[in-house]
Amino acid sequence: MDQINHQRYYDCDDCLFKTISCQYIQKEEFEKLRSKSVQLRYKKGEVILKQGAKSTHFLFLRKGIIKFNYEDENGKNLILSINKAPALIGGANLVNAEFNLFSVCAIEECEGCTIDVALLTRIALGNTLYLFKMLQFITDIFRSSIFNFISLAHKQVNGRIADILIFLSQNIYLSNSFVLSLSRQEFAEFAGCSKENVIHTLRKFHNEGLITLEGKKIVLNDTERLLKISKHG
Amino acid sequence: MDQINHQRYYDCDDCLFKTISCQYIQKEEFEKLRSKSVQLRYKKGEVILKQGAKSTHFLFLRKGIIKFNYEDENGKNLILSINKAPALIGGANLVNAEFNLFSVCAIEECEGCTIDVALLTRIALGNTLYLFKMLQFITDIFRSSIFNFISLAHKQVNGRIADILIFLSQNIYLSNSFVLSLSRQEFAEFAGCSKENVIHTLRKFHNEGLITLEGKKIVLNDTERLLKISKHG
DNA sequence: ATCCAAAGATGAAATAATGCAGTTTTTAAT
DNA sequence: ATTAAAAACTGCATTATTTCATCTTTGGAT
Repeated sequence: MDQINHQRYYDCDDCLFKTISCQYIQKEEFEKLRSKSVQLRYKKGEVILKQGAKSTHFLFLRKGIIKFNYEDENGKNLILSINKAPALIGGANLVNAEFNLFSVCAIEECEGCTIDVALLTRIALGNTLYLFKMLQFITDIFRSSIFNFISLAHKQVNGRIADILIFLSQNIYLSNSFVLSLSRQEFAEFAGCSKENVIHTLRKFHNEGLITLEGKKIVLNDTERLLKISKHG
Repeated sequence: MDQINHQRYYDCDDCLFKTISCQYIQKEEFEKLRSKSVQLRYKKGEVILKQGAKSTHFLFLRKGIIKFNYEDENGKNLILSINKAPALIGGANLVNAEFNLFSVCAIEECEGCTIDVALLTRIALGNTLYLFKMLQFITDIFRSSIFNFISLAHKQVNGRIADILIFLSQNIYLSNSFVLSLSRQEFAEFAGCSKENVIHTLRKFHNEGLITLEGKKIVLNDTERLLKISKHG
């Protein structure tokens, strides 16, 4: 057997997916899932799921930060959402099993394991509580991206960038001070504006004392005022 | 018994919801659903589901056109998506049953019937194929709104308005010529720009021969060029 | 038919955002 | 340590968008 495909990075007993699953399904059934699953590691920038490809598996993201990326007809990228572990990636295809609507890429080193869609579906169909739990994972990601979009759709760039800073601080890095894993270009693809506009705006926030910029390191000094800018005051 | 609550506008035997349901569940079970259900009619502008309210029922929309509306902290409205019958409204709460995230309003006269969430959930939990079918209804609406947002997030107003015109023509009115059920203000709330910008842009398209504007009546004369504008050419 | 209110339309000034061209800094490779 | 390439930054001209003031049309109410 090919050792590369069977490399173990962590013990499944420590994994949240096992913990949650075993609240609903039998250990033997979980073992079936596990036997079909492979642990994987992704470096920053690596593509986890490719837009347009047939999705044959989910990925349970155990560690790391990812982006959902949509590439349009002109090759322009749009980041739909940024999520951190734990998350079930690729679930949008559980119901309508077709091709991946978006790419998923690691923006920090990631760790997780593949999950066989066909098998998970079969198990979930026989256990509706488990099915609902899996669906919750999936709709959580949908919901978070919709609220990002609401911000995009009716705020100006100041407000959108303030929103993103607050989002990253409160939902991803869980601190007022963080090292941004996004390039300015990616930030712009998330904010729906040009990279120059991101740079100008971040600099303005820095000059006004709202944030402190030191290359990739960002400190939010005045979340209150950022919230006011977000609310378009 | 109060006659008003039992008014019948149409025969359930003609209803797609019955047809679909009865492919999966027993007639007797459908009768239970029907016995808890009430037929309703909504005039243009009426609120079907109210943002923030506890959702006690779904609505199967049998006829008409609706908008999903999100009102922000400042009272500004954003139209997330426009959908036509048939559709299952309120389904976003099937999985995470909490409060309505958005309002749903009729933008054309609508007809439909309420469906008891608790009962539908109970039946669906015992019949996973039916559950999947219901989930498909729900995710369809999610998906359509996400693609609207992609257009919003990385196109300029010309492209967004072209997108909306094409969307309305191909997905809602199913014709190159239609009477717009949205006011200019609502169009702007869908396009994420000012109403003046909508008016200016529609007028420009009219002057360039792309469309013909006659008040609420719009004819798309050159879908090819609109598509080019949408693709930002 | 008349009036009123709401929606639609218009143009111009003010503001916001983009795109460019060039510079500096950072990062990675040798 | 040196170099090359990529990313970050800057200021400015151009373009896009909003906002405002004003005017016209439309569709109900009475």
